[in-house]
Amino acid sequence: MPYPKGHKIKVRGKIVESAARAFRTNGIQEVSVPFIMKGAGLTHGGFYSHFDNKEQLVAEACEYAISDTITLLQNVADQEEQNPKINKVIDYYLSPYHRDQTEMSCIFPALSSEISRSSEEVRQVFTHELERMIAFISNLAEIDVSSGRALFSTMVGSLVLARSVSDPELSDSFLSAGRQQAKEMVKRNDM
Amino acid sequence: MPYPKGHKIKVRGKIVESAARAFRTNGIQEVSVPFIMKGAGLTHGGFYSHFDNKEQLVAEACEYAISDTITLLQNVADQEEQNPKINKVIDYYLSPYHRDQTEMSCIFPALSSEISRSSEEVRQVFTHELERMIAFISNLAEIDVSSGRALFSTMVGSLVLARSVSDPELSDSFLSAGRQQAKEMVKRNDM
DNA sequence: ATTATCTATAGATCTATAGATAATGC
DNA sequence: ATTATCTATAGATCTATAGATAATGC
Repeated sequence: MPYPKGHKIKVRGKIVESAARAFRTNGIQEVSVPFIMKGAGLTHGGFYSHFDNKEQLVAEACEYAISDTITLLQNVADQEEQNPKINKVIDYYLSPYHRDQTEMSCIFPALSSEISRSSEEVRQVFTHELERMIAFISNLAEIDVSSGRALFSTMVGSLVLARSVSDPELSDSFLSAGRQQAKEMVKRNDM
Repeated sequence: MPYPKGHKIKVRGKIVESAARAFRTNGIQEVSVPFIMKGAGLTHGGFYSHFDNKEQLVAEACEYAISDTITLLQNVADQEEQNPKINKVIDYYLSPYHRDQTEMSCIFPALSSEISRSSEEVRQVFTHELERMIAFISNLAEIDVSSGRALFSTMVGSLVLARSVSDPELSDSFLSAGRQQAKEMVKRNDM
């Protein structure tokens, strides 16, 4: 057996990570296979021995990115002693840091409009992961799932708009308006 | 003077309209100049006698699309006799019709993530138009501008997520959760 | 006669493939 | 000896340009 055992699987993981980073910063369509492979320290020719096509990588990279974000948000929540821990998550999610740190940020504000135009396969992965995210948020906020959907919508919408404006002060005000509103929603809908 | 007076300006307007439609449905990057020109009943070669480059068209098409949406929402609001008229706008904005009618829908849920990666010029146009939209919404809801930002964020986020999921029922539930939440925000923040 | 639009094309870049090359376990 | 990766390239498509053509007011 040439190459160490599990070598190819490890490399495949690196490609997925590279893609997850690149997509969030630059969008799916904007990022080429050669660019992703370069980010994983490879050349583009080898890509197709790992994946059937770019679409397949998109699905895997989205899945990876969302799981990663949920883990991150869980860690943020765990830093808080008193309930509701969701407030800490809201503060992080709608912070200037998370807004500007696109490479490792949540995928929904970065890619959702592109996902809505993607293949059925990609959208199904996305749907499943979004439901996991909503369950996580609702549980942490101790609110019902429907309120959790509204809460996460507010978080996503605020971040999306904060990122789209060129005026830094206006951008900040979208973040703070979102934080305030999100916390109020939690307080009101507390079960 | 060959061609009727104002002919070129009229054609230019058709190109902008065609672009505004195409971008909202398929995204900016995904739509080519030849495709836009075809939508305006022309061939692609003539494009560059109307615009310096694609970027310039993007800026104009976004401006046009947002103005168009504000006018539409104003008409929706005017159909309602009793205050707050904003509720009618919320119901329209977060309706299955608006979700599925991408061609003539609001640009923010459709393009905001792409805009955040656009040139400074495009983002400035976008910023200015977003402020107009927020002013319109806040005024109609009779709430302060900060609450208006949170309200519009909720509307945009709900529509974005409703469009991204493949399950129709789940999609509807994002719309209805958003509608309920948005209306509650208006009630609470009423000045 | 004048000018908007069309045809043709340059140069860049993208996805995907084929066959050559390089790297390691036996 | 085997297999992952690299080099080279095909075919498609994109933005942008140059020069030919077609359409209308004078």
